[in-house]
Amino acid sequence: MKRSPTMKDVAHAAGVSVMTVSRAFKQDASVGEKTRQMIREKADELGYVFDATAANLRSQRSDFVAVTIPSLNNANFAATVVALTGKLSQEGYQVLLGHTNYDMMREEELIGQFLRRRPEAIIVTGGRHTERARQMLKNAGVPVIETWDIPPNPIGHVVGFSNADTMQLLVDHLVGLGRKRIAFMGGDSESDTRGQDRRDGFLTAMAGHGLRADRLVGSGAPQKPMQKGATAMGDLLARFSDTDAVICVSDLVGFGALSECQRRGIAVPDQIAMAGFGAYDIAEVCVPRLTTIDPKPTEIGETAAGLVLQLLSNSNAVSDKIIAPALIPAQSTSA
Amino acid sequence: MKRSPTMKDVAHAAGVSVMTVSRAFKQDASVGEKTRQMIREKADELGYVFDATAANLRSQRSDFVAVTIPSLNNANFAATVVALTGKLSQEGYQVLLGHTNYDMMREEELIGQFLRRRPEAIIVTGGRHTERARQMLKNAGVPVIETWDIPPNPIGHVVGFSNADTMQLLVDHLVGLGRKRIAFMGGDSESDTRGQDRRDGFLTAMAGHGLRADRLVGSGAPQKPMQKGATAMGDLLARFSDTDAVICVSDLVGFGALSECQRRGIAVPDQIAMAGFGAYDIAEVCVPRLTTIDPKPTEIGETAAGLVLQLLSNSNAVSDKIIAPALIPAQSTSA
DNA sequence: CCCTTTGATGTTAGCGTTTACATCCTTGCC
DNA sequence: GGCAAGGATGTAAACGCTAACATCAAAGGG
Repeated sequence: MKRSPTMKDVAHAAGVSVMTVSRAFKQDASVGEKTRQMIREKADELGYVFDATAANLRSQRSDFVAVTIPSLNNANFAATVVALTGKLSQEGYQVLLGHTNYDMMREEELIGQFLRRRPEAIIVTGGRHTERARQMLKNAGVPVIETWDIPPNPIGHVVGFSNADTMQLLVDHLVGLGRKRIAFMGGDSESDTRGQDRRDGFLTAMAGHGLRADRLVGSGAPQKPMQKGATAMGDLLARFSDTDAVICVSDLVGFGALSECQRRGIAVPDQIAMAGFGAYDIAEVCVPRLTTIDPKPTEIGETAAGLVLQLLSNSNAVSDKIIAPALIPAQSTSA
Repeated sequence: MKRSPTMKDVAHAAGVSVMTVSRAFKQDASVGEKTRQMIREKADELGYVFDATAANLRSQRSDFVAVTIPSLNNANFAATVVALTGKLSQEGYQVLLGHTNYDMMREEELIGQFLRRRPEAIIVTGGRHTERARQMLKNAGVPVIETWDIPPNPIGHVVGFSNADTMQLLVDHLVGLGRKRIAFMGGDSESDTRGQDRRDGFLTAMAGHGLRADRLVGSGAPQKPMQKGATAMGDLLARFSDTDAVICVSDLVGFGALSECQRRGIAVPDQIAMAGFGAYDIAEVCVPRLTTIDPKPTEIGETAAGLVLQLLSNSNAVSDKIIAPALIPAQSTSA
């Protein structure tokens, strides 16, 4: 397996200088159109592949944007990444994607690795990080964007929404339908910080209505949420059998709970109303359809990408962006 | 924002040569332990971050492994990537992940971009690619692994299973339960090549049992499979009302179909048996639980990673790996 | 006690590209 | 027709690191 050809080889074959080859591969460079065509042809003949590493080193631009999400297999984070990737790749950036598995230590490690690649911006999910991770991000010398959250103490820029405040929508909705003995399922896992925030928001919203909010059941770590939801529903019924509504930390947990109700012959919404969070596909398909909150993941991604592009072109004053999640009422709460 | 410190700065601060600093940041280099400690400390003080780009250029090793999958938001591809990432990152490799959105043109583009980063190996999903993509992979000069499939004409190595052959398991299962008027849902979208293979396998397996296999309904492109499954179930009932079993191209389509049955009061499995593919969480949680096929996504990822590591250390003769998917029977097919 | 061995450190050059500047040849205008 | 302006191309150096080799001191053996 022989060494792959470089610009030098192409230049030699084309009878021009290396610099002209370099220009032939750039968008806006001043090269004669005929020369460019000719060089491109020669390059193809030789099987030349541009070496981004060398270009990055010399130009001190990596064209990388680092992105960390808790989990790949999550429709919402995935949608954010798809939006981010779409918009950033159009502008010539390449997304360096990593998943933390909801583990702040793993996030720290990942950020450390990413930084060695000299990304031009870093987009992380959530506003809670290890102290070392915070320091690394602060000292990175590139734009940092925290998403999916409104951190109390942001590192750089923020594109997100308040998970806590959003719970008000669901509680209001259920109270408006006459439900009072409302339970919350999930938000007990330390690794799911957004889940914790939602639980906190539930408590606040309930207090605002003068309702007791002691019907709390855990669903554990965010892995296998459907299975956890089914189990948690059993716990809930055992502990608070007169519950008339359940707000779940996510639609996936909600679907698990819904299925458990179906198995036990509990009527939803007649006996118990059920709501989720996240506007996952399943909420739209299951029987009955699940009331949920749309956190607008695509909007988060597009907005974050737009912010990055602004920050990288003209670093003018650009403000953070607050996303407004929307309630999607469905059969599972309306009797 | 000042220029970030380099090894030179660290070397100066520590009173040693640049080379010693370089060695202090490598695992196995011969540096005095005291010197290494001292250098590391100085580096931390200065906020030095190792520049992988420069190191890659000089050493002609990128530590990148490129991976393309059709979709981020898919539990199975995600599981493969998680397994890959876990195993490869332990050995110091960084996964460069890209999603094609089930689009071969997008895959070609992505491969082109990845190649510019000089990855040390490339892992792609599936065995169908554009001609240009095939050429790029062949000429890349690094190991290429195709996964999730058994391509008739492999580019390099293969870690996968036959989507077609696997359908035999499901057809045998249903026929064994006395079902004969079996329909197949999905596999009509050109972009879902594995779905097409499964449909082909269904036809073959049915023919093997001497059964007619003309009950085919499309579910369209792989996006929003649950919704598509619900719609497709309506089509199926309209066109072949006496169907007694449905094999769906995936559990997600299957769940959509199941939900539609529930809406219409059709008993599953009593009236119609239902089976999916993929062993998604939902198959285990829905009511009734869905009979499915476990394609062992984690095993695919681990095996592919192991193969890459072998190929990159000693490029001895290493053989391809065939994965054996397993039938998981459940309530949705057993009356 | 000298010479070899070994481990720790230094020196030089170069990985493949682009920045910065210089050069040359057109083209257009008075 | 001469001269400025601009477009096309070339030259030299540098980006930050490591391979390869050289050097030096300390340790060990006869």
